[in-house]
Amino acid sequence: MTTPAVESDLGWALGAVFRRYVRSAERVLAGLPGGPRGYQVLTSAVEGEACSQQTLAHRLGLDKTVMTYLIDDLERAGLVERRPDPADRRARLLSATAAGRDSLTATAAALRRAEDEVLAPLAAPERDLLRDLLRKLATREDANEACNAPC
Amino acid sequence: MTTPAVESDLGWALGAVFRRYVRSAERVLAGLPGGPRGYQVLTSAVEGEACSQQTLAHRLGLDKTVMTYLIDDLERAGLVERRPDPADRRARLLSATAAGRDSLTATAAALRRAEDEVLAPLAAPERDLLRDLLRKLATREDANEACNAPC
DNA sequence: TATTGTTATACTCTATAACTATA
DNA sequence: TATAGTTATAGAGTATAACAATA
Repeated sequence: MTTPAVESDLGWALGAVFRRYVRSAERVLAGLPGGPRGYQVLTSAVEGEACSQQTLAHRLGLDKTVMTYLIDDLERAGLVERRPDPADRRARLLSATAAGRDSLTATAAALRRAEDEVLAPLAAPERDLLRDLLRKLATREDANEACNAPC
Repeated sequence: MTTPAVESDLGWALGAVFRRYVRSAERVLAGLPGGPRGYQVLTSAVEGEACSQQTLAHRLGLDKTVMTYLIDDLERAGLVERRPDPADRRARLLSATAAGRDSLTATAAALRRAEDEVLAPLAAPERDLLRDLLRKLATREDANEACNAPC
């Protein structure tokens, strides 16, 4: 056996790729509050799909308190805003500022390059295939998850 | 747009799948010290591929101090043993006990079922394809990584 | 002097619990 | 009474630094 046995383990491979991705993304998103997570929140804010902080937190795999801190930072940086939801004034509607949209546009390209660097060992069709397979797994709607639903 | 935009993000999908995997694996490996990580260390120990704790730590994406604690727990549970490497007595050679091998055998099947549950939305050929693609990304040998090398 | 592994310590990150305001 | 969000606090997890043994 010329290859370590852990390397045939799905969990190991998943973890290794995930770590590599996070490292690349953090390098590219160093200037953005919250790094990769902040980027995902900002994306959701720009798309106006943040029904509530809790829904967004769940979708992103975060605790609601972590989401509070994250948005605090993004708001302090002038990238997003929250205002009470008129329909339910306990909840906050998250929206991106002009600066936030600009920041997203600017970083999106760089992040894409970082992704491609992580996917470098794969040919272009394989990259798309992997993206599709992962998305298919990630967006499965089972259990009690209302987190895939749009606003 | 009927689907949240974050869901077309590779990082989001990778994170979501990874979180789902870890949750499943932790449930199945609840009895094993260190959970999924302990499992990976145990696998390496059984295969006798743990040249040094540091090499193994790097391969598994852990700090060397974390590796110490992890092995402490596995050793206390009687699953692995460490003894000085005759070739370099600073290093420890990690090996599995009979109980460790039994434990790995017993949990491997359960873990495989947990994996398949995570991969459930995919057809069998797609699952294999995903495993291959991830492994291809994870085992790329670049930079200064001697961590893919066998012992 | 450099390196492996250990230990102690400090730090970061996350989750728990209590609170405010809405419903 | 229950829920969204916030805040403070405690806890888990991680990394840093100092050390002992060996190279």
